[in-house]
Amino acid sequence: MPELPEVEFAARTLRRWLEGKRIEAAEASLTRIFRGSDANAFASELPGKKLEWIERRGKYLLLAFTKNVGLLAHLGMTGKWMRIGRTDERPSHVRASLTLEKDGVVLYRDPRLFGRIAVHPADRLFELKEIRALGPDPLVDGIDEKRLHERLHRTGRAVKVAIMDQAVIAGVGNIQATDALFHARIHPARAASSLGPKEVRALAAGIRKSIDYTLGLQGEGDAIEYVEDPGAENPFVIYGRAGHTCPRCTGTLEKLDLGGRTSAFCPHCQPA
DNA sequence: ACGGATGTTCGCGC
DNA sequence: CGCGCGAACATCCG
Repeated sequence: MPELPEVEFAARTLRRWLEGKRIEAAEASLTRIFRGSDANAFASELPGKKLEWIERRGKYLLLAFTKNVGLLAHLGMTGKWMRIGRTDERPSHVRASLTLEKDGVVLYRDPRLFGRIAVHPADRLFELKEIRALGPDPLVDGIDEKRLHERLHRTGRAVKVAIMDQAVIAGVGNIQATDALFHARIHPARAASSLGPKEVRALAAGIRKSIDYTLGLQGEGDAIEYVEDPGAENPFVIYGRAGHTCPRCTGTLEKLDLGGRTSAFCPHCQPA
C-alpha cells in the first residue's frame, strides 16, 4: 500500500484515532511483523498508555506514547492501519491491535507480512538506524535541488532506481517515481549522473507534483480508492498504464523493467 | 493457472 | 566500496 502519500495519510488518520484515548488493551500475533523487535513488548507495554505524537519520515511511521513507549512502523507492501468497532468482526490477517478506552479498536492488517512494527523508547525513535539512513523527506525537509543533483551526479544507476533509493529521497516508491519522471519528461533509464540542472529541477518538481497529486486523492477520512478496493480505477497518471495512450501526446506508453520493478514511460515525451 | 503487485534486505558476483 | 541481479518474504487478484 504505501509510498510517502499513503503513509502520510496513515499518520494523519492514526493521529485522529488515537489522540486523547487511553489504550485499554494491546494484542500482537507472533509474526515476522515484529522481526528485530519483540511482539511481547507491544502487548505488554502499550496498555494504559496514550499517544503523545506521531511523525512520518519517508515511508516510516514513528509513534510516541506516554512513559517513553515508542513504535517504529512500516507498512511494507500490504500493511494497513484500520479502525473497527469493538464488536465488529475482525478482518483477516490482523497482526496487531489496540483496544481504545470507551472507543473502538485500531488494528494493523498485513496479509503479506512485509510491514514492520518495532517497540523502542520513544525518545530514541529518530536515532534508529532505519531513520538515520533516510535522505531528505520531500514534505518535511523539501527537495533541495542542489543536494539532489549532487547525489544523482555521483551514481551511474538509472535515475528511476536512484530516486527510489530511500537514502537519496525518502518516501519515493515505484508509483511516485514512475509518474514523477513522466512529469519531468525524463526517461527512467537515463543514467542519474547525466541529468543537467534543468532536468534535476524538473525532476524535483515532478516528485512534488506526484506526491501532492496522490495526497489530494484522499478524501475526508477515506484512503485512496485504488489502494482500498481492488477493482477501483487506477488514478495514477501513467503508473500501470503501459500499452495505453500517453495522456500528453498521441504515443503509446511502454513498459520497462528497472531494478526489478516495472515502470511505464512514454518514448516520445521521455526520450532516451 | 500463471504472473505480477505500492517494499526492504540479503547474498553473490563483478 | 559500488552496483546489478535474483531471491526471499506471503497473499491476493485478474
